[in-house]
Amino acid sequence: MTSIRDVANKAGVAPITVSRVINNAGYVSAETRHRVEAAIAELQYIPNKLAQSLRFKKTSTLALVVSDITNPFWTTVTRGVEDAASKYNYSVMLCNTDENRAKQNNYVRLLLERQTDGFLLVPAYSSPETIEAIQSQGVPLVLLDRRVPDVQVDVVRGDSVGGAYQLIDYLISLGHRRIAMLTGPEHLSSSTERVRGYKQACSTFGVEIDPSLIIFGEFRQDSGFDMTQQILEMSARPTAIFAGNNFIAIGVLKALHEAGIHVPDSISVVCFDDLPLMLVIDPFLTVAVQPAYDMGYQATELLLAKINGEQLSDNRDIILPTELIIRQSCRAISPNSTHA
Amino acid sequence: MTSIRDVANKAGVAPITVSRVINNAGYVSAETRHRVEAAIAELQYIPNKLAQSLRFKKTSTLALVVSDITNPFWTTVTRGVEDAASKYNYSVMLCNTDENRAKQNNYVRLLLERQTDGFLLVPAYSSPETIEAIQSQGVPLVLLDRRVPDVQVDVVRGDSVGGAYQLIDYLISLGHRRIAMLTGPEHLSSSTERVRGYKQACSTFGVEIDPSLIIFGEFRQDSGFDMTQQILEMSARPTAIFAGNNFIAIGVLKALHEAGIHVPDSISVVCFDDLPLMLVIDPFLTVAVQPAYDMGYQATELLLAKINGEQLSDNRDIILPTELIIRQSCRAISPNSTHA
DNA sequence: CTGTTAGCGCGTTCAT
DNA sequence: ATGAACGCGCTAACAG
Repeated sequence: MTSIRDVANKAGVAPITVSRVINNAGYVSAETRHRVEAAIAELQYIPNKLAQSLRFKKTSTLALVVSDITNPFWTTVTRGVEDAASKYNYSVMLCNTDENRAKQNNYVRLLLERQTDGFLLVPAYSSPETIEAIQSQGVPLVLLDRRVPDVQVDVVRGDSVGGAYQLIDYLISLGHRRIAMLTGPEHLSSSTERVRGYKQACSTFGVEIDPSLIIFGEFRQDSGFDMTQQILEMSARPTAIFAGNNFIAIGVLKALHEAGIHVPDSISVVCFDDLPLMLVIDPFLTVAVQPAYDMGYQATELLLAKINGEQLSDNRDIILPTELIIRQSCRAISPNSTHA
Repeated sequence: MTSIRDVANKAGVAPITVSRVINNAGYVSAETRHRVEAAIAELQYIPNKLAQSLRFKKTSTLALVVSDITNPFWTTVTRGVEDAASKYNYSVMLCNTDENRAKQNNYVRLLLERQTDGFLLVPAYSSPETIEAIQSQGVPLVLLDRRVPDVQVDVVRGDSVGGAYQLIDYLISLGHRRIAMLTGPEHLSSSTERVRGYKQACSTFGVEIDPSLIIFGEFRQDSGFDMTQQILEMSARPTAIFAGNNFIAIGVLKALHEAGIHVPDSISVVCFDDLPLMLVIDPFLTVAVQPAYDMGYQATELLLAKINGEQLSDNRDIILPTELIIRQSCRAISPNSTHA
């Protein structure tokens, strides 16, 4: 381990001078700067960030704790976070919880021990535990995508209610009346709010709500697959399916395909979140897209503002609008038709 | 920031005693231990790992630098790494390079500054630069999946030559003679070795090698899609396609589907790496599976052995066998048939 | 069983 | 323009 002292010796200066060169701080004559830089190069010296951080009481590191790193939605959010962070010379530690409570708590503990300057968290469950743990250490925190009840905390999220409403509005306008809603866990706000948007749209347009058409599962492909199979067993089949997120949608499409049910001819499908076209063979889905990149970017800017001492209220709820993109996965039907 | 000193004051002991409690080291009477633990709980004290690491000259952190975190192959490898690491009380920093040289170098620099104890690296390119940077700092390193020429470095990887051979052997046994090979970049050993296995099998069984059937691209879905379109434009179409990895295979299937070419009736497809069935609608692919989890696990155990001072040779090449899994994506053809 | 001293690598403060 | 002393939070080595 070569330290700042080794460089100093080689360059014939004091350690502090090396420090000044490294950090571009204070006065250093051009000549000594050259000598120091030569010594650094020769020794292949790399500053010890542990020591620096200890001294600065600052790691310049943000934590991004997401629920499913394999989902393109989150990788896009991640890019937004990284871009915003690097703009301010912060780096990002990416952690994946798989929606698992224990994993989440482990990571948070670890990140706290490492003096992470701020947290971006996609809460895997809706209790204040983790959030309070972070807040009680005085570490700034911004939640992503999901609200958690009973805590004062900033959130940046997509408009789940509005996006769901848009999609259902669209389906109803095409004549659909029996629309299945297959979504994530009931304990996550992103799930329940999409259901809320679904119900609001139904109410607004006078469509009766059949509770058996609303199924909570997981935001995963296999869950979408299973829920679709449930739906297909119903005596009065829906004419359309609303997938609560992109991965559920993939499962839906697969189950429909296996059952030989054509989209959109035999059933219409819409989905929350976009889904890279490459991931699925056919058809191109009609979706409500959240601004994933912006979500990451804005949340990070808010977090950094808090880190830099701006006194903000700690209970902001920033809701990003969704965009309805109509593609080819839906078909108009006559109000009385059925595919049962 | 509450420090060890605050806890010590509250408990009426010296800081070192708190340290002993935290680390379960040395002798502490049950009674003082209780007092200290009470103080820790009351103050919600979390030890500063930066300071600990500085003192220990050890961070208990491994870096895992992968090329594409969205690929299930790498998430599986990651699980293997995490399991092995946590068994020895190490934590893992996961970084994603997107096969990008600059990103890789940035991460490595960052991780070096943070005194990472060891590196697991999937090299995004085949020059010694990054590797030597790590080695020159005396930090143990194990490469994953790919070899890099002109350096002495340990590698744990799947048997690309053997796996490719198995797949081509199988296709040839079904009567195929014109087999397209769509794979990753020419500068990665995992690509070129799969081509080598392809050629070996062809030679062994007396199948003529048509260079125009071998296409190098990227290990991505869009690349698989594009390469397939190239193939389909050929005057003498192949009867089978060998996808160099799972993501390329998805692109292949999508392109074939769009072109209305049925698998396996009109063309056979095999692929290196498995691919979760949920990701693709149809058909179930015949594949050569690498033991992804084991790859991560074994590489980590090797890395930890090196970290713990076992003098190992630094040029181990651990090759894990692949397994041929025959599913429904191939069809036997008569040797003279063609689909052109 | 517990405490004191010293130092990990670095940068702020204050001299020079 | 450069350096010495000190301390960030923690623990190894040694006392007691």
